[in-house]
Amino acid sequence: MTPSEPGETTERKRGSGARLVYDLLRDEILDLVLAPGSAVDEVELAERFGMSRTPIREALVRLAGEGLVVTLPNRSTLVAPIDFLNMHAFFEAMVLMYRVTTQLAARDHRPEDLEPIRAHQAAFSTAVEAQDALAMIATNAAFHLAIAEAGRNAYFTSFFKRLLDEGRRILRLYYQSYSDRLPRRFVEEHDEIIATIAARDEVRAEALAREHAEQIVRQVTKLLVRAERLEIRL
Amino acid sequence: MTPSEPGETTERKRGSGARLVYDLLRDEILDLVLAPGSAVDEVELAERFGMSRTPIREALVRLAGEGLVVTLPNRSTLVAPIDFLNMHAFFEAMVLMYRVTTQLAARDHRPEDLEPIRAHQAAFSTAVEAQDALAMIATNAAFHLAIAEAGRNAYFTSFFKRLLDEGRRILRLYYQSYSDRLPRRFVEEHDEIIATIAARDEVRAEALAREHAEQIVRQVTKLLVRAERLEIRL
DNA sequence: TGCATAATTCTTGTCGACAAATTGAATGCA
DNA sequence: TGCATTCAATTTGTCGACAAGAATTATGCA
Repeated sequence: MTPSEPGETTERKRGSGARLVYDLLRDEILDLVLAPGSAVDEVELAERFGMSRTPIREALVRLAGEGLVVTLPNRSTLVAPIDFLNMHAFFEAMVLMYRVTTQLAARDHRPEDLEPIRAHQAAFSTAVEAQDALAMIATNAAFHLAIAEAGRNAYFTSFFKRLLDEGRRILRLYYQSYSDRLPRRFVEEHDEIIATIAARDEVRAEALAREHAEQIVRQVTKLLVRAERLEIRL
Repeated sequence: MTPSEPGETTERKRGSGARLVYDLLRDEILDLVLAPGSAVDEVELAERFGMSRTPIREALVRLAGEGLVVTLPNRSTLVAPIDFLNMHAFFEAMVLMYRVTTQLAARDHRPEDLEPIRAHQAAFSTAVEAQDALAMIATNAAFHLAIAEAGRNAYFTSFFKRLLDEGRRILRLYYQSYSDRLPRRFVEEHDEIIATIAARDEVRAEALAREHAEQIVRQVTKLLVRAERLEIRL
């Protein structure tokens, strides 16, 4: 049993404090355990983790750098609100990065890169079979990130990772109210994408990725609109 | 006269400490005042700015988040080395963002967005006339960033900004050894780009941006290769 | 002299404390 | 009662100090 929070006097290694807090807070924010817009209390976190405020603050600064929290000077720091107004911009960036990373993977991957990609696809497939929405989100992101890494462009990969994170939050938002399941079609599309990457067919890989991404965006948009209508009705 | 460094007991506002250090350090890194790979001494900085190590550390954490410094746990923090091996990936990302941001600007800009773009282009033009290489780098970046902002996609804009920053460092590297001047052709190309954006000609805007970017990349690559040869010769 | 080990010096990560800024409550006045 | 001002209570930003780890120097042994 690894206690996620040290009960009393769990010794931790020097230098691991901020990292620990950062990882957990990041997950809690992306998993919507912490509500967007809610305040983050440094002292409370310090007590909760049994450490001083210093490493907590470091974690918060890093999170602020990634836009996951916003810091109001001399005031509180908040969990970054989800920006529904710029959703369109987000989707546009997302689709582009799907396309670019997949295309580059087809062009620049090495044979051994395919292995982790296939592993993540297998995990995604089982998540779909199990209708485990949260696992789907995670494994889907891991799958596409593995493709991005096969493309061997660190700039694209890190940008894409950031977008996938933000997307994770949006998708959670949706899966909290609905228990829909991503269609199995995505599994097939993933398989096709893998095949074209392996065949080094850049053009087709890009086209597939684009369709795939746009498919997802359409799906999510539809659900968001539905959710909006629901909110109004209440 | 605004003293860049407080001589003795300059009172600064509460909460401005980290920001101050961050801004200056960032500039010094990007302007190559601080050599890539060199160590950053917290205590020295603390003395230099007349503050404690705490705000210094916050600035360093933020810089690390942007990849401008690398932190070796329990050891020193270094100014991030310039990665010549991944230069190709950098250029590829750069060209893509030139294309994307320009295209989106053509599609989504508002008339008032053109004003700042034209202003930066004027500044770039005078920098070229004056053969002021450093000013060229700065105004050129500002020009393209203004275009990105007209495209109204915060994700692309922030990513592009980061790339332009990194590019600033690479270009400085080059302009230190050579006193070449960017050709006037860039000024003309900028004008053309502005015209196509104003005309909302997405396709042509994208094509122009691509050519422009590839032109610059070719130029820089050529110079880097030359520099490399020189280094070997020495 | 060469190498492994021990001691020392430096740097970093963490802590507790304090003071400035802000928030919210309490008070005074119209 | 409504509004402005004052006061108390949080909360944040900064500081100085201390201890753990790493780098460096000194020491011991073959």
